[in-house]
Amino acid sequence: MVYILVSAPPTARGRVVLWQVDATGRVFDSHTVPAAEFPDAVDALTDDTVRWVWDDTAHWYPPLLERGIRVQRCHDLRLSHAILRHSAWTAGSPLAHAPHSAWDDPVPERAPTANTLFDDLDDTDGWGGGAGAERGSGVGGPDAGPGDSGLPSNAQSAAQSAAQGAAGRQIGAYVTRVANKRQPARDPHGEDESLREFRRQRAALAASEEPGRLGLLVAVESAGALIAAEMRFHGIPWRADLHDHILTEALGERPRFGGRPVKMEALVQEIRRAVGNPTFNPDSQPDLLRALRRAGLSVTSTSKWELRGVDHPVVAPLLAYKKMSRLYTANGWAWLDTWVRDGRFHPEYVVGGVVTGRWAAKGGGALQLPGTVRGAVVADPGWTLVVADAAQLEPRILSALSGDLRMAEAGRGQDLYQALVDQGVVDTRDHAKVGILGALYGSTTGQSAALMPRLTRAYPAAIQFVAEAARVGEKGGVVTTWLGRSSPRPDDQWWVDAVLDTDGGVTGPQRERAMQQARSWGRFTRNFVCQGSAAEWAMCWMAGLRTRLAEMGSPEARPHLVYFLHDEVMVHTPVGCAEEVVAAVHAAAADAGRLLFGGFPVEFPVQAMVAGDYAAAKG
DNA sequence: CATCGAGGCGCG
DNA sequence: AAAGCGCGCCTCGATG
Repeated sequence: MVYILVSAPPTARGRVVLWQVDATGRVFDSHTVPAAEFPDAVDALTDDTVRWVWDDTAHWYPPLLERGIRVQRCHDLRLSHAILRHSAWTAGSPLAHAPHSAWDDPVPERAPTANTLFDDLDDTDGWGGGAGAERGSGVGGPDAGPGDSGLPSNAQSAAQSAAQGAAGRQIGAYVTRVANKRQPARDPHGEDESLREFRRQRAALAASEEPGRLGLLVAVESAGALIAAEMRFHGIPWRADLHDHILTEALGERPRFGGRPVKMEALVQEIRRAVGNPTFNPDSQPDLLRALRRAGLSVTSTSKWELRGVDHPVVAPLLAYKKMSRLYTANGWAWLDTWVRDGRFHPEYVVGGVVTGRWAAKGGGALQLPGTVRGAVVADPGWTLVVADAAQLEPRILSALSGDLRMAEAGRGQDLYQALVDQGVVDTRDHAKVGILGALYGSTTGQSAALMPRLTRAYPAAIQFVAEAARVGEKGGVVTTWLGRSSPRPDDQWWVDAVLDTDGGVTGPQRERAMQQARSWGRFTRNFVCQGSAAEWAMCWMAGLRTRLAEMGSPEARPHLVYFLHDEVMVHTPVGCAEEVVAAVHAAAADAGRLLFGGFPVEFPVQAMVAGDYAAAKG
């Protein structure tokens, strides 16, 4: 494995420094290129032995993608820092004990190749500076808006262009030099902050209780960062004309001069008639609640789950209106105008954006696309979609985490919930689902709580495992996922209340609230382990899939990931590759299970569908 | 005028 | 039929 660390220290004056280092961060060589030549340098150097090390994938990778350059692996220093700094398995490391630094902050805003992060470093030598220094590469940066990048750009081989001009000759010489270097080299810039951070991280990993698992976590988190950048670059194929058609069908014509779409307006009139109030505004919750109560409904909120249980003529039109209103405001024409450009939706994925390790997204609500509009996600002509999701991922993960063989056995087939019925544990599939979800979330009331004794009897190891995670959380402790991501500690106020709970002198509502809060944190840690470990499986799955896809098709028409939703992936593929993609999806899932849990007999079946559009794939 | 929390609802 | 985990984003209405 060759590590090449990329940084743009202020001493390099807008140029980019490439360091060849070993796994401990020892420098063997370094080379400085003008920022504009950075993509050529990467293209010339990258191969299947190189792992690129950089502070933020979201900063360095998009300019490469714009040039049609793809890297195979990276080590994202900021994402890895967050994991290693808080993991219980690296708690003794200098990294964990260091004071707060810029590495603990969110990704900073930067111009495409300038580094303003560590500009307090000494500017002691002028090596690499001078007239040749250039700022900015002229390519779109990570903050380019949706639609700045269109169809997959495979316009030209960047390798070819690199092999031509002066930059190419320079890089070519560098490659030869790198290949021949066997002796550590001096660091001509003094200490580079990215380099130092890389060394701290590698040291923390090496000294960790579980270097294998934690190393895998850091690797797949970084692979996720590459995938997130690639998916944003390619975008989800989105047919604005079909979206418009869906909206018009559901809501009526788009209003031209303000006001509601006609079908919504008609419902408003119906709702007003049903409650005998000709003027109230159903979009205002206080207004609506008042109107409902005056009409004789004994509701305490306007939420749909409460309304659903009420027998009154206003309920049906009101629920219909709420659904339409949601579609109109969240994914209506305004959404379409804002987020879809040139047939693509380019959401920004936030890797590690959720405490558990799941991804978040910002801009356009990419992870909450309602079923209603999924019909607008349509493959290009000659292309199709492969949509795959992991069936009952979290319970299967739980069976492996806890080593519960009987639960793993229930997961041997396609449908774990049905298997619970077949094993005689519960009487219906629905009960199985409610019961399992209740165990994962820590339900204490209702139907799912009533199922707990049966589940405990059938799967003692699994249920004890989540119960223990909850107990740890209730005491304010830390739990850790399978690969080593640890839960955050409760904040100061939590501990203040926790004292009230254990202090024998405190009684009544105050104590009640304290206990309630402790249980709430327990439910969080209970779920953290399962949700977080499931996210790790999903990342292994997707990283493996990405590698397989890279071998398929041709550079001009290669299947590529376009969407990821916790336990579901979407690949946009030439029709001719679809079956190969389906096979890869299954193979990658099997690989992920083995990678995480070795020989433990847990299975992770995925359901993969080939379809021209997303709605059909889910239907 | 901008910002924030609450209520609500979409997704897993 | 049901209330327990994790999110982002919309509107309204209160507050600065």
